[in-house]
Amino acid sequence: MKWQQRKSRETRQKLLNATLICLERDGFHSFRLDRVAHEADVSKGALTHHFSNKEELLAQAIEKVLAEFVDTLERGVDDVHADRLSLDGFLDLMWRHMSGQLYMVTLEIALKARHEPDFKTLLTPQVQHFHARIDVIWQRLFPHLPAEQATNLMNLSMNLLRGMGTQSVFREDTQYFNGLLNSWKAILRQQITA
Amino acid sequence: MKWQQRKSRETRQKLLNATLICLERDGFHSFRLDRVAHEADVSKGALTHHFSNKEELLAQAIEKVLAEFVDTLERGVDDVHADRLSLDGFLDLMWRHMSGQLYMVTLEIALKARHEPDFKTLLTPQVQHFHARIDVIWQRLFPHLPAEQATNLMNLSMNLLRGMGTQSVFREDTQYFNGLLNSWKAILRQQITA
DNA sequence: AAAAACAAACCGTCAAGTCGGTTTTTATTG
DNA sequence: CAATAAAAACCGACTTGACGGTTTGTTTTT
Repeated sequence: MKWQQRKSRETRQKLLNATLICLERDGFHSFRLDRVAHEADVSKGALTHHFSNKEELLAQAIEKVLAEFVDTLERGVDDVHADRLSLDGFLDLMWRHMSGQLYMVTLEIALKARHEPDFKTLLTPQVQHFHARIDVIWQRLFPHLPAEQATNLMNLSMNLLRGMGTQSVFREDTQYFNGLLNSWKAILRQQITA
Repeated sequence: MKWQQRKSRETRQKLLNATLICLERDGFHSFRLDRVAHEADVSKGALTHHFSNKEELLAQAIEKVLAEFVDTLERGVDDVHADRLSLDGFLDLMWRHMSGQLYMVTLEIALKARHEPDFKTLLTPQVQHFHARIDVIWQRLFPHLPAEQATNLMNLSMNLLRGMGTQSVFREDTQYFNGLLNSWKAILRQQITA
């Protein structure tokens, strides 16, 4: 009861990674189970053995990517506290993730959820938990501010970054986005000192 | 050469409206031509007669919805100039549209475009034109500010609203979004007086 | 021996686009 | 001003290919 356990976990992780790669590369509309299997270098039979359907695969993949993002931010705020990272650096860290695989994958999933109540019901607690953890992270980031204000700044920041992620589909222009991010950093500084 | 012209335009408009309805209701993944035809109350044959494929239909539908949004904003800024509308009211107007059909439809289309280079090439000029017009609108909104700053505030605002639109998939909470919008209005006021 | 991991053939469904039609309008011409 | 040719609007059956899930079979581990 050891070898099998390890092998199973290994295969499942390979499949979840492949799922994220395919989802970002192909989009949900063109997301194909056989391509996931191929990308993970396992057979389609193996995939169906470990995940009984598409939804299960997607839900677990999204859980993984959200958890990894929050972990990264948690380390980031630790670094800020330890003076290894500035506030600007923290925002850069967020943007680096929000302009990459994470956001596009969650966007694909969000749109799917919007039209499939069951899937949405499955994901909503996950998303809420995700946001709750980020909320805590921002309160740790601004310990001197009232929790309410920290939350508010977090929500503004997250939504700005979300919007930027969306716009980046049609406008690939690093300079432009860095400019926007810098403007926002300046505004944030004003807000926390005011 | 009169009756046919009118009938043709009529049917095409019905189909474009039906396309937007279906796209918002079903999402691109579940977007079906026969449902569009049914929604528009024409036959599938009529649809294929007027639009040779899905992409053509979608591209023209998106053109329509973007143009209507810009027209609304243009009227909005006229109203601001005529003191019939406050700056807050203008932002409310934007949010009303960005939280409705407009944004969800463009989001569906953006994700499709992301994975289909031809379709993206087809849409990019449209999107750029859209943004250029909004740019002008914001420069008219803040005639006393340097154009560059107006543009910058516009881009921040648009992206914040985009992000809020995205979040609204998982968080239906009018109060919360109104709160965010109010925070942003306050920040905007600071920025334009500073 | 039985259960897990994996493999792959197979099937049913489903929708986009094609195609051969019909009907109505418009253009042409004696 | 017919008569008629051509073109446009429209209809719906059919083809075709794709893909998710099922099922049956094989190998390896427990």
